[in-house]
Amino acid sequence: MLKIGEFSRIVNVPVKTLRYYDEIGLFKSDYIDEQTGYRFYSFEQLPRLNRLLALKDLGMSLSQIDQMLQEDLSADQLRDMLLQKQVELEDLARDIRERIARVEARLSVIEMEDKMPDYGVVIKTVEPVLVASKQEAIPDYETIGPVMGRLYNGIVAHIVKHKGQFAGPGITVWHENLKAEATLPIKKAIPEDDDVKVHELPGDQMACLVHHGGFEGFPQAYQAGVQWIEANGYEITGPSREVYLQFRPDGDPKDYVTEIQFPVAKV
Amino acid sequence: MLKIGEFSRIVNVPVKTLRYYDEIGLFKSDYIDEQTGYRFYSFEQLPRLNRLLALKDLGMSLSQIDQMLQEDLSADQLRDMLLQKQVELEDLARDIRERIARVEARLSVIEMEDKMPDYGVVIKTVEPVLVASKQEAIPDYETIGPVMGRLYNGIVAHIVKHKGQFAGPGITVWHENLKAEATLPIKKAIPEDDDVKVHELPGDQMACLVHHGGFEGFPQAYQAGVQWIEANGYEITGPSREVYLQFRPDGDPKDYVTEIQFPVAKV
DNA sequence: CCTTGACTCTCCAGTTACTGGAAGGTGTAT
DNA sequence: ATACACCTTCCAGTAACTGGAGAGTCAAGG
Repeated sequence: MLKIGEFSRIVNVPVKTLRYYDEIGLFKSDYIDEQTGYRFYSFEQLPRLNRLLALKDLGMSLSQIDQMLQEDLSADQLRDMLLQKQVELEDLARDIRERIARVEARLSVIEMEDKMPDYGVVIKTVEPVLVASKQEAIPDYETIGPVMGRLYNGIVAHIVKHKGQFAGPGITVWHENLKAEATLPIKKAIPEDDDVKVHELPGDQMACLVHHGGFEGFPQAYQAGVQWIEANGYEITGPSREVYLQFRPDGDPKDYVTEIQFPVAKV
Repeated sequence: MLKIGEFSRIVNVPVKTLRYYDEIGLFKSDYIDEQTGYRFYSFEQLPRLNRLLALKDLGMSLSQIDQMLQEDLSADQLRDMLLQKQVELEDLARDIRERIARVEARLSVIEMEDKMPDYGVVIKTVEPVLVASKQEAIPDYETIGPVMGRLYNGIVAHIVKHKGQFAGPGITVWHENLKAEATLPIKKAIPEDDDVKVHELPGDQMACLVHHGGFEGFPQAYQAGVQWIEANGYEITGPSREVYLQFRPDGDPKDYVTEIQFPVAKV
């Protein structure tokens, strides 16, 4: 019979931890003196504790270990738990490799610019949205403004006509060949017509950045986005979007806020 | 100005988390209505939050992020933090690879034996110990018992003679060619003589297993240890040790408890 | 104008696997 | 007798949230 401190030294586990394992019932002391409350451990307990430590070493949680130390656990169940852990660990390893790559990307930017890089780009998962939309090809850059105005006015008129409810700021989806799809989120589906269609913009993993100011700054913003995506090992997998978080046709362009979103996937 | 829920949707961060960041001062709301206590956020805050999320994505802790978002941080400091993170992540990645290897070793044992393997082997770091020791070559297996008896009696006599204090159970170190070094931990150094030497057993990383019962079971125990070490990608780097946790010459061998330790390193 | 439902607030508890500390009892050597 | 190491319980804190209770706020619909 060993006092907790002696046992602790043999197994190389802190006294506090042994008391904690006792408390949660994972590894009870063999015997407790009723007078003093002293815990006593026996050599017979060593194998169980060693198994416990080995499993902990694999990264198992204490509750999993508790299950795995159950006497009546079949080899199959045990194998399943280990296989699951293996998958988990492999996911984690991949995750960390990606993180290292991102840190490296950031470091290389610092090396080049010798200043805080613009951390404006984030990956996030965008939820699907139901929208009313209208699209049109843009002949050239100068005409973007008026065309978009027309498109959005058309959609607004359509939604009002059908008593639809607006559900958020406008989103433009840029399809191939400068074909712009202007969309407005709505709460419930409304009838379509020849021009205005109702559908769901798919949710996706998006690289997002926020642009403050007028549309003349968009090319740089797009360029920054594309560079970030490349530098961080992603690729663009579909049409990009612009979300007009802050916009009024009669407002000061300096106050405009637009989120630019690129659907991406890991290369 | 956006209410917390709207802002939450734009940035894809839970409301609860925004409130938490506000509370810890990492990311404050732009303005709080004094009547209602409602938090309001502005678009100007988006870049800061995006930077924050990007750093979090790299695996930075919130307090590190807090430092890194400080305006007056130089590019050098920033680079140092990223480099440090890189090292950390690489350590972590290595750690996980090793863990995966251990899980695989365990799985292969299960495949073969179709049962819970004997998890008796643990890696632990053994502290250095000051010992009084005496050594002798063992001519053959049969003579181990008597020789060891003589050695330990000699050391005990020496320690008693010099009023030394015992500090733990006996440890035998097995050097090359069956040369046995019997040692007894002592609290303070005592004089040496021609036979009995005083020195420190070095601390090391050890693969340890516990054997219950008499010495006749030792060969199997050693074999199990060696197999485990090989299967788990370690190699033996020095003389193995036996720690006689429970032993009395007049006791029942069934009650003996011995820890067998192999100094090891990752291959 | 009232109700409903969506939203917001604060405060508290719980998560994991411990770690540290305070206050008080026990055991042994001098 | 006293010092000292050791043991006990209980409480608090860690990181980064998450969940829930109870109460107040706001806008739309009837």
